[in-house]
Amino acid sequence: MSVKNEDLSGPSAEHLARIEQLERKIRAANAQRTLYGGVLASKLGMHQTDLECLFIITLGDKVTPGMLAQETGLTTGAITGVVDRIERAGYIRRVRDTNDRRRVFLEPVMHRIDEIRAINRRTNRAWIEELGRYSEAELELLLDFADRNYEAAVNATIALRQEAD
Amino acid sequence: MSVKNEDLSGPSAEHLARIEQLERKIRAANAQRTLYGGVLASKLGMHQTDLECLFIITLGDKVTPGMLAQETGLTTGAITGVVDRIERAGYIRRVRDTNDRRRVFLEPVMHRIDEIRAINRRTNRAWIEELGRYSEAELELLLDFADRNYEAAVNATIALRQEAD
DNA sequence: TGATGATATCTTAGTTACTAAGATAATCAG
DNA sequence: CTGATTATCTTAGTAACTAAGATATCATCA
Repeated sequence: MSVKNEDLSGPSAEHLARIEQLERKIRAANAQRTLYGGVLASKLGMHQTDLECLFIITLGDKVTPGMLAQETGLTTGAITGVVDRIERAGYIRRVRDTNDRRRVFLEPVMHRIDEIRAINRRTNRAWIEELGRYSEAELELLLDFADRNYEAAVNATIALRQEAD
Repeated sequence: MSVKNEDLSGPSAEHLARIEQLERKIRAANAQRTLYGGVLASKLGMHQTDLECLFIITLGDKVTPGMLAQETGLTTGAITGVVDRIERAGYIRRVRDTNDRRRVFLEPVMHRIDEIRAINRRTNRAWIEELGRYSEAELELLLDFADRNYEAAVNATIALRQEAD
């Protein structure tokens, strides 16, 4: 854990300003990546949502439509449409679970997904190279930060849902 | 600039694996923040897109619908709807430019926007505290990284748009 | 000055992704 | 076997979005 405090009087105004600046930059980068996702999706004959779901499918193992619905916050009805489109585009296949025949596994078609990865590598060549220049220690800090950010987002969403309207 | 290389033989396989892990984590955190935005927006009687546009409006100075369309990639027709909803919810006001009466400035209503900020502070209390524990040097690294990530996303989007389909 | 073209926003018509509710079919509990 | 639960899909309706064009204002230059 590489987080430390410098004194006990709490963060200075300058420090706080920097934190806010960091949050803004992260949001801006997010927005740009989202925009990129939209352009890429339309090139592939899909939608932004579809591409995000495909990403979840490739990350996990034996992902089902129900799991997708939970992770994305979409209804199961919407997910049916999403899965239809991704399947029609040829990036996944629906495979019925033989143990529980109600369930469907969304099986990624890897050689098609590699096509997408190839596009990303082409368009992000410079960025990938930049990433390679970070030291192990720096990468560790960044990874730890991203991890905490993820957890914080999960907790914030839960907290928000629990707030009375 | 705190980026450095450790040897000249290029990144090791381990290093590359860590970089991929970092990218996945960032994407996951993004997705969660997006989910949070959706929940928040619906609480405020708006949509995710509206909230994102409101964010852009509060960041910039004298933002116009045209600028919003450009930054978000939405059509001007869609932006009219977005601005209608944000205005109806009371977070901005349309103010005609007196110099160029074709144009409209989207003026944030700060005391209403502070309400949103208060919600974010409540639901992200722990995260804000965690951020406060980072040292200046660490924050600088994170900020620089976010900056580069943003630029990379912009460039990747341009590159992707230029690729022949 | 007055006509032409460009610019900023809004309007309209039509498409489609999404939600909500319910149907279908398989599994589980007693 | 029966009723309750679970997973996915279907259907009907809503509304955000795109594309094209309308409206109004500004800039240019004969």
